[in-house]
Amino acid sequence: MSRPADPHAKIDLLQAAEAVFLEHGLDKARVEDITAAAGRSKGAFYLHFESKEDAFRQIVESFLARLQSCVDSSLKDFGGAIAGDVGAFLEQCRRSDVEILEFVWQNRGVVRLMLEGGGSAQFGYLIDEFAERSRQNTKRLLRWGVVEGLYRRDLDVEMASLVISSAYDRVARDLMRRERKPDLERVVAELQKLLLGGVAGAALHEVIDSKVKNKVRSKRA
Amino acid sequence: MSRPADPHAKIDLLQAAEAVFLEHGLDKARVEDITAAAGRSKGAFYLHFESKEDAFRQIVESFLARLQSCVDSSLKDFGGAIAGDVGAFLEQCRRSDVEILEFVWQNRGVVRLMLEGGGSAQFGYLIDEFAERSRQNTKRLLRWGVVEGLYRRDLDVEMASLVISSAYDRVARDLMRRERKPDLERVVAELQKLLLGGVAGAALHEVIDSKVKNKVRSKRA
Amino acid sequence: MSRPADPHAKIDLLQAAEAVFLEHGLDKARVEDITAAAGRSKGAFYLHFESKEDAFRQIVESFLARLQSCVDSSLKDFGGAIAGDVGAFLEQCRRSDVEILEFVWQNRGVVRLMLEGGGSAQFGYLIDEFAERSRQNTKRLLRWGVVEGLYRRDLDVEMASLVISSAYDRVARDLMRRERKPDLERVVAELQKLLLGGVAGAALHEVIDSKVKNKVRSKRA
Amino acid sequence: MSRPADPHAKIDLLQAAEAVFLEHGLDKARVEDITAAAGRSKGAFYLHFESKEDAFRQIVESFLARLQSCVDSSLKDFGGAIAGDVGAFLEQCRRSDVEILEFVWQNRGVVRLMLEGGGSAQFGYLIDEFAERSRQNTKRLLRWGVVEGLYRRDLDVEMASLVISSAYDRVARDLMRRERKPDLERVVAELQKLLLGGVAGAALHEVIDSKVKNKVRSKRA
DNA sequence: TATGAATGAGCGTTCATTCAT
DNA sequence: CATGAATGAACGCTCATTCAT
Repeated sequence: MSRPADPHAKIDLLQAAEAVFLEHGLDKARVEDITAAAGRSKGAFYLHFESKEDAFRQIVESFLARLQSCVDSSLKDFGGAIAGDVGAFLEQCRRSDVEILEFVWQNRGVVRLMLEGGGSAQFGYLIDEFAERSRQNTKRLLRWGVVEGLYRRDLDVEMASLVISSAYDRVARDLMRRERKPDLERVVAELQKLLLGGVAGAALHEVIDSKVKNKVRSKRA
Repeated sequence: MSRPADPHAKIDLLQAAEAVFLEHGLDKARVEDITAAAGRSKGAFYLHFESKEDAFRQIVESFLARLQSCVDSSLKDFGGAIAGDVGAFLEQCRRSDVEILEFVWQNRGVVRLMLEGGGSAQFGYLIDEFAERSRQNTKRLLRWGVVEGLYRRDLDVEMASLVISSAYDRVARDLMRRERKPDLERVVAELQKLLLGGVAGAALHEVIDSKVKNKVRSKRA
Repeated sequence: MSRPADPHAKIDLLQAAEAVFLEHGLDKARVEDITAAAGRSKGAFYLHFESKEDAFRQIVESFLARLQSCVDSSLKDFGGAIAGDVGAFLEQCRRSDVEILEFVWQNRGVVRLMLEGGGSAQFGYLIDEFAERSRQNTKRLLRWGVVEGLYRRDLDVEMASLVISSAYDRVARDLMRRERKPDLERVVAELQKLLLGGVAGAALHEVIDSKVKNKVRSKRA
Repeated sequence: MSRPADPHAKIDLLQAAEAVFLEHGLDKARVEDITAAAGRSKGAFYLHFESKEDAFRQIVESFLARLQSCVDSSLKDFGGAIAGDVGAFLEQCRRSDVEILEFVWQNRGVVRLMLEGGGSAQFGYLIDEFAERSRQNTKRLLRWGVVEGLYRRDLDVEMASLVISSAYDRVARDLMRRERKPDLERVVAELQKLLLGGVAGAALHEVIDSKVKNKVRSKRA
């Protein structure tokens, strides 16, 4: 565990590994490809990693840790906004989302690695962990919003968190393949508008509302 | 006059292959595992498939074809409903979604195989194809709904189709891991309600509406 | 050993086998290639041959037997010629050689198969057998010729038979690759002239002769 | 600073490969046999050779290169001899032939490998290349000899080169199977005498000569 | 008998990992 | 520590041969 003589070795190897894993997938990637791309020896690789899989895990875990702290810091900022008016809250939501998507954009390589399970079944669970993580965050905010009266009383938080997190999940998947960064602020704003207001037009709303009334009536009966 | 081809051979092999691919991923799955699981010889495998990858492709393509015909037949039924009232349309939407999710449930093994890219980078594109396919279907219905006045005039079809299809995508991903089939009708109904009406409560709607009014005003100015 | 129902099967298979062996060599040739080329079933192949190698052996042995009878019949004709004058003898030699080379030409496929050892080490000995066979024939004729005074008294029969048979061996090797049959009579006549008279011009003959005289002298001394 | 490449590895493998190829032929030889015989790992084999065929090619090509330089150096020595008397020329011819046959003897393993086409059809062309190479050398010397008046004016160089080179070809084939080296000088001397003087005795020469006269007469007529 | 589907031993090659220097 | 040569288990695929019909 002594610090290796060349502190850049591990960094070089991790970057090279990320690139090679992305290109070929975990299984098809050869350690030799990685070391060649890093300009390092094969021995150096095994000095820093237990195995090929270990290198993969380190790449992903390091990203997840950084993502977590990104999310944490973005959630911290809610403190003031929540107390204030609704508009400020929505704006803070957007700001937070943009921040996280920005982070995803910066790390789209790893994200892709992760969402594609490293191209290997054994890490497929990472997709779910990533998704579940964002869904839990969503749930927390939704519950708070319902309590505060911002969201519908009868909101199915489970379903709503699923819809919202899957929308962001999908946006993240889109990001990771793009060459150029899209206007994240606009994307987030549109998303928010849509998720808040749904797709229904006035006519549909009437139908939906009447249904709700019917339900209420039948319950009373 | 020769020994007749065992008609079960290919079926057995495909089923075994699906199971083994699911357990180990395409790369880590050994042809020998598949043939052993199918109770067939290695030679039999290569009698029916060009290669391991070919078996994988056949599994997925056969599923996609069956999925397509499932979708097609479910879309055909819209004919009458569309002309009728709104409630009937919504019901048909739900019926169609349930039908497709039912199909996904029946084939959750292959779906998982596909969504996890066969555990291999070279088939990762299948995830996207699967997602894009459902998104295009969604778009078509949305555009029709906007024209018919069912959905908001200002609906961002791109974004809405993304949100909706990603929600179903996610539901499909959930399905493929479950042991017991959830109540699909309920799931679809909740999803529909949510996607149609959004998450916003009354207070939020006021804010949103006022924003819209502001926008309208600024446009008029 | 009962006669197979279709008496053409074996013939078809042998012809196809010869062609396939020629194209790919014994090892690389697949039984399936042979049966496909023969328009027969794999079962039929094993009905007539013990194994792939057996088919090869049968092809070669049948050729060698036919070659032997060709040679025998051509040697028989010497009976009368030998008793007669020298010119007739030489002519009979040529006629016999042409006859055998003609046979080689007709069977150039098998010859090539044999001379190339079936493309497999295990039949390499066939090259030598073929060569040895012709050399023994040559030796017999040479010994007779020496006794009859046709050839030099001091002829090294071993070496002469080697030279002669290797020359014919080489001609046979050339034949088996040609598309069009060369004028065998001319070839044989040239060969005979050359083998009988050597390459030396007058000047060289003097040197050779003087050497011989020297040798004789030194022996006398 | 790494483990230095074992300089004997490739040599060991080449020698082992030669032996195993000789015993079983290219196709039937197993890489594992070669590496076992060399006392090396299978990996080591593929460290030095692209494939089994590549190893074969390297063995043969290296031999052909060395043979070529052997031939070249032996032809260079003709310079002085040619200018001198006939006897010296013939002696130089013999010396050169002995030298080359000596080289063939030293490398009889590879020669056999080559002449037997590696036991595989795909390298059968090597036999012809080897033969053609020596025939071209022979032709060159013959043409020079005719011009110099050493050989018969009417010599059919094509046929003579064929006879001579095939004789040496055959001697080489004999060499490659022998356990003990024969007296090459004697062999070459006998060969030379025979090829120069032919097999014909006095009586035959008369006939041959009379034929020539007849031909001349008929041409005149 | 004739067929060709089925079998499975066998082998070439790869590549993660080790280790002598 | 750093290197990259060496190792050898592992696995995809082939194809001669068998055998049920």
